[in-house]
Amino acid sequence: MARTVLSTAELRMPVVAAAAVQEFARGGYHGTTIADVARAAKISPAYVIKLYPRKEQLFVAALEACFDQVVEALAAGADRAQDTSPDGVLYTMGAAYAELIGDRTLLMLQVHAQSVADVPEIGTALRAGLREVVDFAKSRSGGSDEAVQRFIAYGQLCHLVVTAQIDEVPEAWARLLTEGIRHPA
Amino acid sequence: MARTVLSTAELRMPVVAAAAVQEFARGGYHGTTIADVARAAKISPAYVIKLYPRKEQLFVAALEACFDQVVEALAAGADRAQDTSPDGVLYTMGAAYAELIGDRTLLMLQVHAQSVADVPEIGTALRAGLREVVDFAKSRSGGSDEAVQRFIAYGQLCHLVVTAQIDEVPEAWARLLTEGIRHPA
DNA sequence: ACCCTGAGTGAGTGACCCTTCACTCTCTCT
DNA sequence: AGAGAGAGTGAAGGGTCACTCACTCAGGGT
Repeated sequence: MARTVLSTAELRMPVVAAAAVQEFARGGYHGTTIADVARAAKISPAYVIKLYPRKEQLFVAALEACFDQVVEALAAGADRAQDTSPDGVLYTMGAAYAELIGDRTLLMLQVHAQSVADVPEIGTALRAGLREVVDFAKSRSGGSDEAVQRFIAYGQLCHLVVTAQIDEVPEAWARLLTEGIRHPA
Repeated sequence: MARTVLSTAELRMPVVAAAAVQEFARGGYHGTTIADVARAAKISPAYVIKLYPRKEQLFVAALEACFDQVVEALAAGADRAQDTSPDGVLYTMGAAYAELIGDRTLLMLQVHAQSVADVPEIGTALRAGLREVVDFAKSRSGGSDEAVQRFIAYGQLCHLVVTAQIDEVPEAWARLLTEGIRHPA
């Protein structure tokens, strides 16, 4: 007979993944311990390892949860677009993304993932996430390749601004970089 | 009497910094040990620490050496420009940058620096390096703020492509991202 | 009543890493 | 010749971390 209810392990894994998003976003892959994630998930380190036997698997689970939220936010943003031209949809998706990463968590996790993309499983997960984002942006907006590429490029600029905390620098070079990428609410 | 010759320590420090560039670029801040850098510089770990008493200082030295090379390459590129219009100069600087980061080293180090920019000294050094790059690109090209911002944004896209090794993916979404950012030789 | 499966943990292990410290050796200046 | 400064190192300490293992406990089927 097929199981009709999820085991508690299957229920607990996404909770642990959510905790991993928070912790890895804070400390990065090498700067975060399994004990950190376990504490955030309120279980023992040993049980985290039982759910995700290797640290990379834990990071990959966090990264997948991160990209799920990103695509979901882009979709919600696109649905809100008044101007349904490709550029209009892309602009609204950009605004939705800017709002999503207001707390830095999901953005930092992506940057940390870039930093350790040499770990095979993490590189694969990163490319899978990017593929989802790019494919969605392209198909949902109907924009040209160039427009979608520009969308991603300015998203990466946004990552730089946030990681280096350039938006708190009042000098000219910093304002040049941040100009226009803060979307109006 | 003023010293007329550099002490060997003063001569050795840039050598250690160069080794630190290589090693930190490979493993990132937390993934690289002082022993790794010491081995690459062919000295003992204890002496690395005598030259750079804290690990962050070693990383900062590497990052400064990295940005020095970047600005130097941009300058050399700009000098080679045939088309001396702002966009022409920026294009040639982009080509020079693309050539410089062909071996991934300097690019990876910048991404790792973004990842640990929360460490105060590293964040400060990262902003200082970016400031140099932006100020130089702006003043040397004479381009508009928007043109310089676009120059940096597509540079960041380039970082993403290289870190995630997207240029080795033959699918449509990947070609969309990489299209046109590989400058002709 | 009995067993068995799976959730969950405490305690440990082997490895590694940053940093310190006492030490040696080689110049240079007097 | 002697002293002193600075280059450079070996060894060790104190701490941390990923991962293992043997274990307890609760619930459900028979």
